Amino acid sequence: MFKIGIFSKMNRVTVKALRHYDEIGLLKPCHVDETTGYRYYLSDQLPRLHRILALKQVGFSLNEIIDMMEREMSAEKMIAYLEGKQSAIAKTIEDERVKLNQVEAYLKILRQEEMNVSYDVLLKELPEVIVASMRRRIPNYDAFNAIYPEMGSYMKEQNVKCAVPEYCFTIYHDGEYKETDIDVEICEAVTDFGRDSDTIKFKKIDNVKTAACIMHKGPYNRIGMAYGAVMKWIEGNGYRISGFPRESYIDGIWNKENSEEWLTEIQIPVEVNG
Amino acid sequence: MFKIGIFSKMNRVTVKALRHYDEIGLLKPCHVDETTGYRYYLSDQLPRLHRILALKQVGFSLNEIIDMMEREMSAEKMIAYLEGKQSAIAKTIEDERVKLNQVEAYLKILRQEEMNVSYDVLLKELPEVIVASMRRRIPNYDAFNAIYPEMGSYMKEQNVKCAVPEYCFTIYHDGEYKETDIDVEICEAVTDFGRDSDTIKFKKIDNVKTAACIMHKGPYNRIGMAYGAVMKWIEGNGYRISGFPRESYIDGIWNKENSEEWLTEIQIPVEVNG
DNA sequence: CTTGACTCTCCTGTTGCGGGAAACATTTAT
DNA sequence: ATAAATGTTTCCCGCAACAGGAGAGTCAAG
Repeated sequence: MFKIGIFSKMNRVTVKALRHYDEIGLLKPCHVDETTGYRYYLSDQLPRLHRILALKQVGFSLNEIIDMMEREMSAEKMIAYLEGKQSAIAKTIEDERVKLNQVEAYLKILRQEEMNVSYDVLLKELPEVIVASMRRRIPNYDAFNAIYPEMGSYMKEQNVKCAVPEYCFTIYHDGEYKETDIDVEICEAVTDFGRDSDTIKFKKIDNVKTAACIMHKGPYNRIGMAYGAVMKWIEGNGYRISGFPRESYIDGIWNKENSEEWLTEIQIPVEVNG
Repeated sequence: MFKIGIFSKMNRVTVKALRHYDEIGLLKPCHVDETTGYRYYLSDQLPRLHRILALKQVGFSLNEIIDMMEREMSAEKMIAYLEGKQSAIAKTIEDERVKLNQVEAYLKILRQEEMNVSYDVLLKELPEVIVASMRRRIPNYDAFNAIYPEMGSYMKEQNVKCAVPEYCFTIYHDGEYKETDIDVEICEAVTDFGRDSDTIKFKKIDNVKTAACIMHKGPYNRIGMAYGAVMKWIEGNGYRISGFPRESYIDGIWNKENSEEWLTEIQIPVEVNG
């Protein structure tokens, strides 16, 4: 019969851990003195402890280990458990590799670019939305100002409500960057479908599982740098563009006088390469 | 000014999280109503939130993020942080790969071997010890019984104390498996150096950073299977034997009559291959 | 008999929130 | 205007696997 201290040394496990295993019923001492509460162990219990530690080292949680041990599991059950773990581990490895790529992308930007503003790329999901949409071919970016009001007045007339939070964005349908004759679609998230007009249609836009998003602060003439940064990021992280980029307008001329305070989010649907 | 609910929807983050960030001082609402306690945010704060989420996605803890943001960090500091993260991630990837190998080794054993007893291989450190050692060339395994007593009597005579927990093991110095004319070293951990005799020497054995360990229950004639299992494990997990294997005797003829209850631990120093 | 070494049972802290309760605020529908 | 629904607050527990420490009791040796 060993007292807890010595037993703990016999397999390089802490006293605290042994007490914990006792508490959760994973490894009970073979005898507990009734008056003093001292725990006593036998060398018989070493194989069990050994197995516990081995399973823990492989990454199983204590609860899983309890489950595996209490119902003297069959080989098949054990195999199932292990296969589950196997894929779980594979997944965390993949996740970590993604993180590593992101860190590297950050570093690359910080190191080699003078870039006075630093950009943070965030992967997130874009939810499904119902939008009022107006697709046009416009001669240049300045023409935006002309067409937005049209949308607003139609929506007021149709009595459709904008979703909250407001989500107003444009989709660029040209495959490439253009400065003239641009094929854009202006969308405004709404709560319900309305009646279509010649120029304005209602439709549902599916959710996007992952989008690389970046925020641009300031007037639109500098937004190119933000695009450059996300693009580089996407490439460097092994992603591929899988949909049309959106520009979501958060702050702009309508609520901020100072153009330095305008806020735009670029959202680019992506998926892993290959 | 946005209330918390709507602000939370603006960047796909939960209300709970926002309150948490407020609490820990990571992202304070721009204004809190004094009577109601309601939190109010501005779109100004979106870039900060965006950055927080981006850094979190990369794997930084909230405390680290606080640290990074509150002292408007310089690029170098940021780079240092990122490089730290980089190596941390690399390490966890490596760790996970090790686990994956272990799981695969388990599976292999469970699937292709009929093996009625299943073996658990555990990686652990072997601490530094002072031992009384006796190295011999013995004709066969039965000769063990003859030489153990010699050790015991010498130690009693020298008045050296065994370490607690007792750690008595043999090291096999032959490069290969032999059944006759075996070069073995019997070691018993002691608390202090004693005086050497012709046959018995005291010495310090360095610690072993990682040893693949397996427990064998039962008489010694079946211990070969245990060796087989560890060896296969070592090979399959990309390790290499880096020292002489030890057999540590826990239970044996001296305290258990029934040989089925004998307990031996095989400890094989290993290091990663390559 | 007195140390000093062990051991016991609490209690708190770790990380990043999620779940839920009870109370109050605000908005919407009738 | 009132009632109902929804939103918001604070507070507290829970998670995983223990580590650290307090305060009190226990054990073996000199």
